[in-house]
Amino acid sequence: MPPAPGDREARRKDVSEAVWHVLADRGFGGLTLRAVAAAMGASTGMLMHYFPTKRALITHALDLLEKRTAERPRRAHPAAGLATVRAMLLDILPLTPDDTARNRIWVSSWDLSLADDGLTTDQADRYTRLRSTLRPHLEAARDLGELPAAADPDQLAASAVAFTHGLVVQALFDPGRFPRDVQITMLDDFLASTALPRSDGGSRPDAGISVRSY
Amino acid sequence: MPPAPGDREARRKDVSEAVWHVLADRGFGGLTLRAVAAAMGASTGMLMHYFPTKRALITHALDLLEKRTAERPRRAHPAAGLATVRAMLLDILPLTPDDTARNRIWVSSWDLSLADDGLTTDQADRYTRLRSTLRPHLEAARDLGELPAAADPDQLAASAVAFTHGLVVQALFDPGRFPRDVQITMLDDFLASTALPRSDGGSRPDAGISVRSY
DNA sequence: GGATGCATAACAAGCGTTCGGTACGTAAGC
DNA sequence: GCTTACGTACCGAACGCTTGTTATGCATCC
Repeated sequence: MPPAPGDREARRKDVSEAVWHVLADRGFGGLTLRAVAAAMGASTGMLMHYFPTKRALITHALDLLEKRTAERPRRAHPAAGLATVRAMLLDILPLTPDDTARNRIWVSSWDLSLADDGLTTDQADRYTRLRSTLRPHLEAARDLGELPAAADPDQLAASAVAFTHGLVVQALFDPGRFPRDVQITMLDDFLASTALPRSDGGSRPDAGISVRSY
Repeated sequence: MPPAPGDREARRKDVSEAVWHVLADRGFGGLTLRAVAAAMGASTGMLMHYFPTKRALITHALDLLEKRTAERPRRAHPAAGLATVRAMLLDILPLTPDDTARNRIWVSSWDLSLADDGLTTDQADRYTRLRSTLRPHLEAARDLGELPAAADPDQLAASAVAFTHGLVVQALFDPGRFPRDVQITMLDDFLASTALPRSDGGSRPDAGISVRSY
């Protein structure tokens, strides 16, 4: 076999693929060196060649999770304000198989993260970053008059993330109860309820409809 | 040592206590027979005497989690409608150390639950039950005029659960960012935004204040 | 004395990790 | 232009440890 000292990164990518596969159907609790090695038809010795310890592999798995989350295909931001917020939250929901796998792995990682102080703060930082990404668009929405002038963008970001991730968890456990349209409708209703009533006539009962036009 | 053939149930309770302790600071990933035995100063043989297999112990742990959730001290329901919904959701949030431990264990169980089909449907059923508990009070709120007449209580229950559990997760990872008052304020704002504007004068910006009087 | 309650110790399986050995590619020596 | 030397990539087996589980034995009670 060729040592080919250039494709070291390519090999690590193969490992990533195997790790992802194992994670997707056994979770972090089922992430074992032998399982990963078997998933790529290799030996555990080869694994250790690229990741000297299991902890390194776990760290890599979490990095991979973050990277794949950051690099996933995303909706274009249609317009400033709430419409962008809506697009960003839709990008989080498990609407496709890929999104479902990613979310499933994400939730699965919480057991580990809660048990390790370092991983706990890592996860907390990720949440902080996610809220920070959302905040400017909430500020824009407020400045556009889509939200009450007194609205606190930071707290609103936390609320939006809470709602979305809570919906993710329920949808993961009961996909039949939360198909694509239900998730989208719920998100739209949530956004409509935090938005100001629109000036063009619609009062609260049809706010859920009007928000979809953002 | 006394065989004392009456306190078999008492002994199982001791085991429960040890299981709880292990779960609380190592999660389901750290739930091992020896860890539980050590936590109660006993042997693994004694454990097997009460729980013939590890799966039995895991099942017991999940039952225990559900039981302690059902039997936790709860707020009185102050008045019909949204006020009761608020009380029920406040009872979920990690506002006390006990609540935090329970929620932490709950989240930790998701890794296992997602990896096992049987446990997945168990968890889905639990969510269905939780929403069902919430629904009648949302219906009452709607009938009282606190919610739009067109509101769907079932979907609202799902939204409320989503928001609350999403907030739980963020609070578990970052207790400093989500102390007691912040959690309560966020919940109140959420409820206020789904509620109809109150007829006694308050418009949207202070809805967050008015809801607290429910 | 037989049944119950439990500790002790051993078990096989699986874990993360280590290690010797092999195949390959590159670079240097003459 | 062979040969030698060396570093990289990887396998396969083994290590020591922990896991869940089982077997043995000794108390204690009825």
